Amino acid sequence: MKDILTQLNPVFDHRNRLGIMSILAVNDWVDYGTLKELLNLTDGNLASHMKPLEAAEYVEYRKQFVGRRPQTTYAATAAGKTAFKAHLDALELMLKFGK
Amino acid sequence: MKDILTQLNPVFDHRNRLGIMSILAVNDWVDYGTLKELLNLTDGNLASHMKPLEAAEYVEYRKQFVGRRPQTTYAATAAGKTAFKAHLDALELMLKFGK
DNA sequence: TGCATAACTTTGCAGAACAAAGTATTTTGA
DNA sequence: TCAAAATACTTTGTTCTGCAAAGTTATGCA
Repeated sequence: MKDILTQLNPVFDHRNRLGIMSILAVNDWVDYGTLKELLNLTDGNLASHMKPLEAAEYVEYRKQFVGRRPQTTYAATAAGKTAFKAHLDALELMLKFGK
Repeated sequence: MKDILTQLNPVFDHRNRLGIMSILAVNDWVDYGTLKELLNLTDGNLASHMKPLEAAEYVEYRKQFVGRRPQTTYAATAAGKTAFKAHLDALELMLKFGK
């Protein structure tokens, strides 16, 4: 059990970050507003959750203009997808502990 | 997605509490020392995680003597098992979001 | 001219998690 | 017999998080 716990990735160890990664695991280039809406987060709150994910290079962003308004979109990197999968595997292992 | 998020139970929303419930979901009457050891927690830390679980009546305890030493053992209540399962179902739903 | 929108950053606070130390009782070992 | 250990906590104090709310910059629209 101890060794499973160490395999849980602290960066993903939060409901909102799990949510972000769940979305980005299957949808490339999701925009800021959509993420905010889906997860019911305030502007600042979403930014503060994206920061550690970006810092770990688990997500990347693209800034573009739609019409003439700026738009930021996010996608999970390959490393992000791998790390997320590893986290979920550890989670699953832990939840099945003892069975 | 929003409605899934609200189904996540805040009481379980922590790696150590997930660990505790994973153990108690399949093992009745696990003693304090074993939980502490398995989860790599300090005395005080385990106590502080058990408290909200007890308060929610998700776990119950039994105090007895083994030899002549006191021993506290814990088990998940029926309500605890149900709530935990609901939490895991919501988690799974969230992680599969978009697929 | 002024309000709106997008995407943040900054600020400040309240609550959580943690380690470490303290407590009570009993037991074991030198 | 006297000190140290074990069980199961509680208390204390600090650090870390997460959050809302407000501020910021750069357009866009009416």
